[in-house]
Amino acid sequence: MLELAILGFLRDQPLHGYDLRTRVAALMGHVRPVADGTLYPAIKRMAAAGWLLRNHEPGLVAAPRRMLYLTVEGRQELERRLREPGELDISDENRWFTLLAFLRHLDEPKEQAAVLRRRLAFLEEPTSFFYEDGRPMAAEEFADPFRQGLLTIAHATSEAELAWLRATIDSLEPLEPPGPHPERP
Amino acid sequence: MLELAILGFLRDQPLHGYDLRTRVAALMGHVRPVADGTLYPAIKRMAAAGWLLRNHEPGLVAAPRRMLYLTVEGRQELERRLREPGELDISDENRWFTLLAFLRHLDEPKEQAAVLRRRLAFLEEPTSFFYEDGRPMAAEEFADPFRQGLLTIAHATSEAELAWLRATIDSLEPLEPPGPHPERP
DNA sequence: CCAATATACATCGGGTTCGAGGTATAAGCT
DNA sequence: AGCTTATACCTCGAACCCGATGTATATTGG
Repeated sequence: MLELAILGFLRDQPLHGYDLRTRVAALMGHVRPVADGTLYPAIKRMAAAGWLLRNHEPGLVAAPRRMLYLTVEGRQELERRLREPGELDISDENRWFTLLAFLRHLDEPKEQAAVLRRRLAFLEEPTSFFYEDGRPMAAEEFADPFRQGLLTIAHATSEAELAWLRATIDSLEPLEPPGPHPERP
Repeated sequence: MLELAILGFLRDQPLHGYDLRTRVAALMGHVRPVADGTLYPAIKRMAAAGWLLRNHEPGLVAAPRRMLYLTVEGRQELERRLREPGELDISDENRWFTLLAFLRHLDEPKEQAAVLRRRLAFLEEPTSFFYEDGRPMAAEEFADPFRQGLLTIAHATSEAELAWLRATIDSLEPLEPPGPHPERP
């Protein structure tokens, strides 16, 4: 998740670590702050992997900084991760939101739509949080208001996202144009 | 998060590891499946901490199992974690949902309301996911439909939760009785 | 009767993350 | 001149998590 965010932000423009830190913190830090001890080692191993280059530059404001540039390999890695996200990237909200933040860097609308459809499929499968003797429990079955709330909120949030997903997929994949040589009607 | 779920499920009834696994998977596994290699070490260290006891019993269906019982210390630990959750438990959705699933085990409605109010305060503080030159960007400012969606969804979900939070806090903490006799009609 | 499946538990290695601490530089305040 | 704050980077140990792998038992299906 962190690595994806780093690749994504650097795709737009070169940044130094500190700047990257503030951007990552804005994107995900509200929910899950990123520690220096996580960010800098990540930068280091990504540089070692050849995905980015580090350049010493004098600090504009204070201490000298190390500007980070995405390499061609880095851009390919970003695209690979966007095109073929793991199941966790689809199901975990934090990861999914990160992915969504950079999905525009896939240049094929069809590929973008394919990723959205995976999320759609995930949200459409019925699930329950609690089971009693193997039977899923509905919100109304709980005396507990907190578990009721849990299910209510989960339902409301997924409805909102489903609506957006369906609309966006449609706009990315307009119906097959009714051309003169239709492969399929 | 995992430890909280274990404490919470065992608060209701003794369970063996495998049963625990299915329950934890139902609660959080949809989003973030829990691996055996995570669960069993967690059980082990929680037993070492004195929060639970393990008992060998013959398997009802197949292999012998180790029944897990929450100790008094374990119950106190659960209550401590519910009463004084860390910031991450409040901000991270996965953790927060887990907490919510077991919040009924705090027996004081006031304490429950206090926890809900922390989440409320967190959701009420204005935040932005993206900044341009230090200025937060609104959804309309993006050409990018994915970032637009990101903000739209985040907004919708937090509205749903806010409504629930406010209603539930009110029901847990009825308005101060205006009379000289605080009994309340 | 054999294979597959579900139950049930466990360990190990590799990798990631966090928290705490440390080192500098420059600006602004007192 | 000294203090604080913001910028900017880095390391280390402890903890944690995941995936792979391994062991064993009972039921079900072919």
